[in-house]
Amino acid sequence: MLELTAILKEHGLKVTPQRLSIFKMLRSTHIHPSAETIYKALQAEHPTMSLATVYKTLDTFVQHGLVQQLNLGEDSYRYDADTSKHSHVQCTKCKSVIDLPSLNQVPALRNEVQSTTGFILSHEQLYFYGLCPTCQEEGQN
Amino acid sequence: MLELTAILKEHGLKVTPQRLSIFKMLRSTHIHPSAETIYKALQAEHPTMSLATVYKTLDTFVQHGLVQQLNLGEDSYRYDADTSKHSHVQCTKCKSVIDLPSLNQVPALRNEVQSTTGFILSHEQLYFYGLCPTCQEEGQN
DNA sequence: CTCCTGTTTAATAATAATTATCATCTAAAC
DNA sequence: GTTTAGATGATAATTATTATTAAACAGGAG
Repeated sequence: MLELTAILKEHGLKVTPQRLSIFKMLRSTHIHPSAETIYKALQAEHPTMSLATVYKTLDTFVQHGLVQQLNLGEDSYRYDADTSKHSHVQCTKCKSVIDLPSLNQVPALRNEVQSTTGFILSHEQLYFYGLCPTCQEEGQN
Repeated sequence: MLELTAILKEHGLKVTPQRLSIFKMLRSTHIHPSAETIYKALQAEHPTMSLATVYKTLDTFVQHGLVQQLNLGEDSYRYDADTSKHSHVQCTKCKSVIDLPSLNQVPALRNEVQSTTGFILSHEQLYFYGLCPTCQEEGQN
């Protein structure tokens, strides 16, 4: 908890209970929640917190590189407190999203893209879609 | 032009002037326009066409696999009449999007993802971001 | 070619996600 | 403690997209 406070201060951000809650929640989950999901999850703890605060806080965190915003083609964004470079896979059935460990092929892929296009790449978003193991099993019933 | 008509009919779609215009426009450009951009581009040709028609038409085309929808993390979707599997690079400065030829590393990447996650992948979206050659030059001034 | 029927269009309203406004409040510097 | 810049909360506004519905039209039957 103190660690989270320190991180926010390092970035010159005021430490408020709302920010701590959102940050803590994001760091302790792997479900890649949307703003709405975060809002609902924290209602018990912060009954007066408004959804706009969640959006503004997330935006601040994204600006400061503390969380990343995922755009999986759904109707809303999802957020991830793991800011290391990694890709995501989403199940097309249950819509869950999981992190991918760093893929060996990615550096070669980046080189291929840079040399064929002349772009100087800054980053990439790699999204994979398919059926997760759980939904595969259920499909067999 | 007749070819476009034939393609729509093959898919059991009624051929209307609006649909032909949108289809033709998408097929003759590489700018990956948004619904809004298409709407504005066709205003001269179809002054009465509404934005809702553009959305509905695009949606129909996507359902029938005639165009694909890109989700680059902007505030709106972009559309591409090239439905072959390919990736995209976007310039972070001028926001232009270009198609990538099929990348050699992709099949290996898919295999890596499938074996590490147990997912059965159906498709993927690979977006790369960076500075295009033109904007690189301008940056030197 | 003309009529019929189901689809498409256009205008409009509705919805959903996100952002802006602004008065109030509070963290943290003094 | 006071002060103050920045954060919050209530609400309105905005933007992208979808739904509704009446009028228009494409395409096939006769």
